Amino acid sequence: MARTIGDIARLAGVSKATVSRVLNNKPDVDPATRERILRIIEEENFVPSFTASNLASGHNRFISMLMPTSLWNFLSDVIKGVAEVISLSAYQLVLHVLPDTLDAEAQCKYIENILAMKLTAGLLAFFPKDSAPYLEQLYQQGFPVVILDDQRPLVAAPWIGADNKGGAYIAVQHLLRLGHRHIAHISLPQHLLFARERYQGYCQALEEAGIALDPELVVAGDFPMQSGQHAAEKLFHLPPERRPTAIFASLDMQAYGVIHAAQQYGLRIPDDIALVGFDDNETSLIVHPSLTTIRQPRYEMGQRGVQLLLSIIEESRVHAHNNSSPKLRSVQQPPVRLQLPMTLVVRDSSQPSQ
Amino acid sequence: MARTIGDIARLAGVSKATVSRVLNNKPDVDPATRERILRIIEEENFVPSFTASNLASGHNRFISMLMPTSLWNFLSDVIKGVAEVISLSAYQLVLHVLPDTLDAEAQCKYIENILAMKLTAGLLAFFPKDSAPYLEQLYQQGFPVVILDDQRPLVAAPWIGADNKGGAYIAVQHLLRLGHRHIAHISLPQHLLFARERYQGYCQALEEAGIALDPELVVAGDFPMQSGQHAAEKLFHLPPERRPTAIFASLDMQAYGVIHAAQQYGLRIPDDIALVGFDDNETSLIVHPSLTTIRQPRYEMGQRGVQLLLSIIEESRVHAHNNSSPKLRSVQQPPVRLQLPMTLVVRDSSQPSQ
DNA sequence: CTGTTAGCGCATTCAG
DNA sequence: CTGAATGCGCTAACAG
Repeated sequence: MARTIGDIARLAGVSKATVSRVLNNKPDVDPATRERILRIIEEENFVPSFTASNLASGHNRFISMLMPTSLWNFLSDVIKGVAEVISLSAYQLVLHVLPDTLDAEAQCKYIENILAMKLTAGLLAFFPKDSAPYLEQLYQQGFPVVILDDQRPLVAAPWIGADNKGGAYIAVQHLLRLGHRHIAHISLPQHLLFARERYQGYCQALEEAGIALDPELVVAGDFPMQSGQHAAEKLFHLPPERRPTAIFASLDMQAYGVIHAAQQYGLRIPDDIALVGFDDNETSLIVHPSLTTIRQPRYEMGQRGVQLLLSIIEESRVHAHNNSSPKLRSVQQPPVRLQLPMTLVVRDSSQPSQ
Repeated sequence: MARTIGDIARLAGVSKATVSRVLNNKPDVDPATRERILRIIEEENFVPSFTASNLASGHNRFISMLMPTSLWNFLSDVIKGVAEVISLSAYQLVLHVLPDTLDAEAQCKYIENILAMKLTAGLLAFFPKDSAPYLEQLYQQGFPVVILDDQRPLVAAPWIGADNKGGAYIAVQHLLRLGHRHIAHISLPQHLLFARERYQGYCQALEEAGIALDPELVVAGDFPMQSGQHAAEKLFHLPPERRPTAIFASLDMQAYGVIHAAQQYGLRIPDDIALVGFDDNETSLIVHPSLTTIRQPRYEMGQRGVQLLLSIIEESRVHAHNNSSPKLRSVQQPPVRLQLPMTLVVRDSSQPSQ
């Protein structure tokens, strides 16, 4: 079994350089020789050393994926998309888990360290929060970076996320089409961008339907299930004529709390109260009644994220080839910002009461 | 900013070799010089090239994690454990997703290819199924491999999994302690090792309690929720005196089906039927009633898995150093096989009816 | 204890 | 179109 390019070269009766040319798909090789070399490579089951070729060429073929320890469930779908795209490329995926406990500075140091090892061609950062400014700067300096779903309105780096406002809009529209006019919303802390966006989508749908916003029907919520339960209790305590006939929760998690509260109050879902969540957790199919919700395109987010990153890497390579000056990105066009559409998944919790 | 070892060497007024010695914690360096070099490395924020050091030293510091595309949810916890341990080591984690659609041969080829790239120091394979024999062979030949949770009774490679039988045993014991004597079991296809083990745990607990196994109370189940529902319906159709007062399901997923069936039959959980699942899915906290279940130590599995792998890598390195013959493992002691204990998580579905 | 030397396996010049 | 030569950044063997 051939171990190095040299072995193949010897077997084929050519120089190592020629084998290398074939391996890297260089055009200037005699077709017959190329054919012969390829056959031998195949026979010998030869794969060039990833490490050596990275070192010699000067560019690496590793993609580093940066991920916070929280949001793990959400992430597993994203990784799946990322891994699939990478497996079709010449790259390998290196996973770096960024402990949430680190402060902004420590996070930047962590990232700096990864870069300093010089094993990565580009960074895919998921929900970077505090380290986002550093990543933007990195991108501005010419290093390939893609940010996935960070919660900042304007990011000076390529960004891929989900259309939270649009998702909320179709959720509420769905309830409106079912005939509901009193639709409540359980919100999330408004310092988070996606929380605001979901609220905005709710408002817009109501407005377009000519329904005035009823402040009484907007209840502050939070991440845990209990917050949904408490919010629902508030709504259920309203006098019947002011009580909502439908609830749009900012999270599936909150919606589970609503289901519990409804059980306690003897209210039936969807007959007395229609319910729509947001996220499409796996659990939402299993709770009773199954939950109508908005599905985030997590898998696609991962896919599109690496695809974008890979294209940026390629681009910066030709760029580096053409004019050797390490041009800053700022002179170029503004970075890609892609908001993937959400989809409505209708289940029992909002079935039209027949 | 210093870019290479050479830069540091120049700044410190020593040779590159000495800097390299400090970087690799070699003992034979003058303490004062070491101190000075370390300070400069710190100041200059220098990190050696991962690629170059891998190439030069001949041993890589990448751990490859092989994972099937199915079982993804389960995996996310495992990765978390793996990533945490790796982040404390000098290694990096490379993720390889093994498509489930590949047949055994294609899987082996896929793995061979990873090895041929020579970027990995060891393989951590999760639930390898068809490729397990190949991995064992690899281990026998001296390559560091650890298998996580494969479903084969005897594996000729280091193995870390969960104690399924023990978990089932404590689940049933819990029900026995609550006073139940008619405990049903919803099984899984018995060609799977963990399915058999869970069944065995059930049998053993009953036997030790002096209760004869009632074949009528063992119902064949499968993976989807519906299978649990169907199994429960069979049990609920039994005449009252032969009907179970408790059910031990092989999976939380099945238990969700039982909850649905109970609702339809007007049976209350836990008052009429106590219920225990297995796996501790995240959902099990949210279903109503919340589900008593057996928690798999997934995170710990990941941790112990890499720890074991890292130690095997170290060991094989000293081994290779001492006697240059590529000794086969077969002459050594049998590989580690570690079954991690499961824990019982008591929730509402099995509360003692007070 | 330290410096010098020679590669690791490949990609990339530069001649031919 | 092809081969020989050089070096990527680091480690390891060998002298001193």
